[in-house]
Amino acid sequence: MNHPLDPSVRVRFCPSPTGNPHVGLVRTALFNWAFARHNGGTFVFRIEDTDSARDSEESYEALLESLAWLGLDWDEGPVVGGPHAPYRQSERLEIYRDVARQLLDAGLAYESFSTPEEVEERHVAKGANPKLGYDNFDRDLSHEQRAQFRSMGRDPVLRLKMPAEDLVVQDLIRGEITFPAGSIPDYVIVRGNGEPLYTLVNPVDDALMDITHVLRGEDLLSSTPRQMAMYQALAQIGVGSGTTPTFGHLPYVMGEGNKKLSKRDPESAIGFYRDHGFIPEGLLNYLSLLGWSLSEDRDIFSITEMVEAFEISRVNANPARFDLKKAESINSSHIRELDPTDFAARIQDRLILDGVIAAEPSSQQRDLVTKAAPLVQERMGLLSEAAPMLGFLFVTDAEFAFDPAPANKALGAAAHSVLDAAKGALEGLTDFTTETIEHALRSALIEKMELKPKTAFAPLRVAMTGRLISPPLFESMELLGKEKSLARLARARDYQAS
RNA sequence: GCCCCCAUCGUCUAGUGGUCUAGGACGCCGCCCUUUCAAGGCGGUAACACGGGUUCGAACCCCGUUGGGGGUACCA
Repeated sequence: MNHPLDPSVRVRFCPSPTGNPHVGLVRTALFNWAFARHNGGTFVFRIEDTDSARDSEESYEALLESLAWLGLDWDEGPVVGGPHAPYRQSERLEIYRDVARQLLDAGLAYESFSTPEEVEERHVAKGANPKLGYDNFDRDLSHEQRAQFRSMGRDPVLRLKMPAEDLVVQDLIRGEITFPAGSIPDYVIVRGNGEPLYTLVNPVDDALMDITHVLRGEDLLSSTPRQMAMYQALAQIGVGSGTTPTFGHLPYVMGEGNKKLSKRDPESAIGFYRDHGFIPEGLLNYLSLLGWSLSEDRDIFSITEMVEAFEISRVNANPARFDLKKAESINSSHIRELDPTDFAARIQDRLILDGVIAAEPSSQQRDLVTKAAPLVQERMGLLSEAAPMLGFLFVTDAEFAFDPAPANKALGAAAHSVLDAAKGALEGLTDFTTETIEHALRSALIEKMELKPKTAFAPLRVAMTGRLISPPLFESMELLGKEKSLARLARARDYQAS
């Protein structure tokens, strides 16, 4: 690290556990994490599960799993704990109740009994647009009026009094943003049933956890003035350090077309990319490119390089579209850069996952994976391509089958002479290696029969692998071994087009 | 309605008043290499939304328009 550090930096990632973790969310986590690591600060992970109706334990688990898979480690939060524990808001309800009480006692918040219908009626009565929003009506309710509402069995919500001045946000990414006084009505911080809302809980925890920088999605930009008002109120009652964090609003991650990547789209879920065959290195690299760039002419880099160079002020303000093609391309670059041993291990796990080899591979299978891995490392964009690419090595002769399309194309009657000549050339080989195989085949097919390489080798490729696309031919034959190679040659000779 | 954000190739972006006849990457299209597919090499395609200012000079600054997005919830 050769840039100035700021260990006082404390950022947080605070998702609500609803649904599957999606790419936008993970990108937000990544930028927070990178910002913390770049500055040598602290990355806090907090779970905002105050909406009991929508939150789920599965979603919470998925969140932990996703971050772990990507290697985004947190310094404080669930599992690891920390000085501000607990980090799940469902376990902090007492704190919020207490703060709400103080806000009310200090006159910074008030009880509000108006129903949405009543608010609308008042707007209509004044000849105003009924959709104008809350009108701060209950601010000035007298003791008697409140008592009367209560006697009617109505439970009030708690609203924060918005200040009369303009609220100015100094956004790290967008610059100065001014929200005119009076444009935001007093908003609800505690439900009628006593449950605290995000609008209370989020700033309270940020204050209590000494968060210095709030980096979050653009969708929360318009709630920022409300939060700033809350910070001012919290400062007045002595909750937290009294300073308002600095905000930075990250651009959206959009899906295809012009729509925001919806939680319902399968390709919005981070798990989709893992299943699809992305490696964390590749996905992380691609995600970091959504709103940020390392330099003018490089877009393949490691997470370490990203952390070193990450400047929040260089984050773009405009929304980015997720482009699967480019993501895959970047992923292939990272696959190619993997250490061969590491790559072989990942391929093995993937082959197990895809049912190509047993969960406890035999030493023979392991050996084959190790030898085959280098043949495919630079021709794979996704780990999931391992099964179709290498499957031919692991099937028994009985299981082996030709793909009809390439087989019909390459194993017809015209191929018989090639297959026969190959058989003749290989049968006598005592030393069955890539070199001897290539030599024997070239001299028999290319030189003696004067075939074009393409014509000569396509049938053999299909014979060995069942496909037209495969690892290099001679290497594949060596891995298969003489016996199996000859057996497959014979099978190919007998192939009847279907 | 009101408030706020955004605007460079199809996509991600570089660009912070002259070095821009706008750079890189993905994609796409050629060609080369080649035992297939990749990888690699070479070349090509393609953008400053529009209109006004400011300035000797604007992709960059200001205003407006248009277009997109968000908020205006007892969701987050």
